[in-house]
Amino acid sequence: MHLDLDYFFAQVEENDHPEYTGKPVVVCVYSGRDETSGAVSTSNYIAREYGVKAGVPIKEAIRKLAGKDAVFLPVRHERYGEISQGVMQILDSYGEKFEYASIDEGFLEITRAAGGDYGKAERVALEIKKEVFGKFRLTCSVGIGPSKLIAKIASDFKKPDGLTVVKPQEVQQFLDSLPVGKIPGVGPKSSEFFASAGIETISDLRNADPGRIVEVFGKKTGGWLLNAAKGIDESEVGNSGGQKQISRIATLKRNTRNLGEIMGAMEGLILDVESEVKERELAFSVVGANVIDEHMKTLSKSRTLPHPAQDGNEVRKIARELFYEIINETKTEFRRAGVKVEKLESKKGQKNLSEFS
DNA sequence: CTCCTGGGTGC
DNA sequence: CCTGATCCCAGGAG
Repeated sequence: MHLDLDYFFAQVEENDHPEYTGKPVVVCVYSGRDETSGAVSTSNYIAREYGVKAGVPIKEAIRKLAGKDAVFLPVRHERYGEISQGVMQILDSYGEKFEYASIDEGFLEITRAAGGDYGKAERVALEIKKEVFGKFRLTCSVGIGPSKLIAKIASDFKKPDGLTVVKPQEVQQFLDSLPVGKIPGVGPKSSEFFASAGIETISDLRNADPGRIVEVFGKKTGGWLLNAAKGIDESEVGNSGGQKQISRIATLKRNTRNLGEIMGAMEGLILDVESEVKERELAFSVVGANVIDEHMKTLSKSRTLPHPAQDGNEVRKIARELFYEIINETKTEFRRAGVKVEKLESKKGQKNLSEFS
């Protein structure tokens, strides 16, 4: 089973501010460059009717919703995190294995709990939806299938407040009519290739030349896509061994390629990363720096340390070197800059906070 | 094989 | 006009 909270951030805001009901609600990430720079994180369905959805620049959203009495709000991650935890606890309690997939998504293994009966699984899903709505006044969309792949695609099939069950015998028929873009991992770039190759539906992909697909996407991804098109997915529900990186990025007050100015902007981010590392008793052995230039092109550099470290000074020193090198190898000015630590390992004890239990 | 960079994704 | 965080993969260099 896959559960997806509907327009999550915006739905939470609607609940916290009942006076917003009936209005377009737009939850935004403000970059701080000017009053309205930034992008839309999530919006409710009313806002979506005007083309205001995740990723749209705030300035564009303002234009599209002019005169529509829309509400623009900054993201409140702590609040959403709290509620997410409560919802995921409910989901977890109904099956034998749970996987936290993201702040608004989770997988549940219910094969045993449902005795292999899809009708039973469906009733469990209705129960879960009821409890989530009862406790948090949130609707969600649920998919049930013989694999994570099918459950995930199914949860997206009917939204909001949907419930879609795909039994093993129905898998192929269910997939065949769907656009290839519905396969997780197929985004704009892959879709572009598929369109040029005349592959529109998952059925088209299933009947495509496997050699050509592997040639274009590589052995791993290509193989996964071909299997997905046939409804084959053997991945198990469960968390894949903890977080692998911690990163922070910021939009600079103005475009620059001045090292001091960039490092000044990085200070808060570095302290933030350091406190997270220490709080969770982790250590890192790779430090990375990245910039996004005035043309939105990304550049990154990273360095492996001789020994794992915990200290912010280490991040600061390496990041400074990396930014120095980046500046020397480029000519453009930078709009955004960030730092990252990778190759995380648990330092104390053995209780690495691998998300939920 | 490891290290590093860039690209793609999806939320 | 363009957020912020994470993961995965390919491919080149050594």
